[in-house]
Amino acid sequence: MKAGDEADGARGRKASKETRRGQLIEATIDSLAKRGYSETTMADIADGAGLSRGIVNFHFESKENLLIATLQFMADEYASHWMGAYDKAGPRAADRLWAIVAADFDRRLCTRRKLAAWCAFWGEAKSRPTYQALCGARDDAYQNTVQDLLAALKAEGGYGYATEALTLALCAMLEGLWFRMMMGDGMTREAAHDGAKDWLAAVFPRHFTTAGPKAE
Amino acid sequence: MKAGDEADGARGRKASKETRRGQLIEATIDSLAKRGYSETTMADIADGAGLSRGIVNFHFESKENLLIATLQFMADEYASHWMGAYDKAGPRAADRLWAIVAADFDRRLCTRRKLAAWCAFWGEAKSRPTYQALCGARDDAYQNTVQDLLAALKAEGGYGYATEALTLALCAMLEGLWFRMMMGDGMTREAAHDGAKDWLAAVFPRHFTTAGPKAE
DNA sequence: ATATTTTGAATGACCATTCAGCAAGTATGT
DNA sequence: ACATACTTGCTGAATGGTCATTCAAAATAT
Repeated sequence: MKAGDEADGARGRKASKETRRGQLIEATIDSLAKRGYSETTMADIADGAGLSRGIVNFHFESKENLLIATLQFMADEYASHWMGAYDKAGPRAADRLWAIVAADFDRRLCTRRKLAAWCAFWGEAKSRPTYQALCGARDDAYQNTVQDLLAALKAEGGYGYATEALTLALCAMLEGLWFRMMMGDGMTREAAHDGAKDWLAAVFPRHFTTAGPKAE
Repeated sequence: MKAGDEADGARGRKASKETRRGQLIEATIDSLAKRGYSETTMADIADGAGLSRGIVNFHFESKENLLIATLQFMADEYASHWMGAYDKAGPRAADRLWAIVAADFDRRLCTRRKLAAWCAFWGEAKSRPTYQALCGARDDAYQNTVQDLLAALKAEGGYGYATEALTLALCAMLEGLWFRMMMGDGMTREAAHDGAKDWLAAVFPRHFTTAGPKAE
């Protein structure tokens, strides 16, 4: 599907400002995925959206603004996705932990193009404070939630682990699995998720099997 | 220390071809760390090396060649570093595993500038097969070695874990810890190494404490 | 003298940004 | 209905700046 195709009435002049911004952000993700950060041009983005060359500056003022808006969009999407999974899961800590780990490997998030776009931003983050802040905020809330859930499991299950060390181990492993999916060396979404599930089942045998949380 | 300063007789015209190439590679790492991939220019590299604008094309033909040579240099350095640690450790699997994990967090490898340079290359790797191959080769050999060592520990210690799942968990966590050091959000080299040591002690209590391998 | 290494100005390609003008809608008046 | 003025969204050629690359000349080494 091309970024220029839209479900609502986006054709012609009718598109609202927000619709256009959305189109351009999607085209930006496409371009980042296809060409990488350093080769992504305004022309490529505009062509991808099926619009003219000046359009980005009209809606976003500058290329930099568009890129920041794109990263912001992906960060928001990521956060609302796992938070939604957390809320939908039952009240039990085990269910919640299972749900947010599953959210990390959801089909909608781990597409080739989104992973590649994240990769492009991460590569630049080290030398761009704005990107770094947006990428970093991504993980802080997630990690705090994981830590609370692991503490709850420990209290319930009588495990001997130190909660902080466990949190670090789990979160670092999840990030490492993402990293491998991004690099693409044979690590599929399913294999990564299986790796995470194996870990949970091994560390919390009283709460999980590799198939899921145990019923009570 | 600026890249232009060299221990051997690199001043003036005396420098050998290999010395010049080394200087330029170091200056490239500096520039990648300071400005990121997309803002690294030939002029910045040449200035950093204290040489003139045309010098890179004389020694490397093109910017792309210089970048590939730089990545190759870092990959070689990484590989020879952990392989050296492996060889220097005793014959016991526990000592060897401890040594190559320690090598991953060695002071010489985990400098701010090298981490930032790796970060820059990783960001572009997804859309550049040449970079991807060099980055991927980095980890394959390491992972195979880890897998063999974990299998040996399992045979010695009677642990119940599946070797492949453990290998994935450990290697993904190590990569995740690197990732966090790169992002710089408060993850120091020491803290990352401690995280890895805690993991080893928790998973293989009969072989390790957090201080190191147990004596026999 | 010849070969090798280095310089730095010139070249040309690429690209973000600008802006004058066009097109499509909307409001007001007749 | 129709005309007129005004607003908003959009276009694409022109502009100016940045950058990798080239190369003739200069400096140095053999």
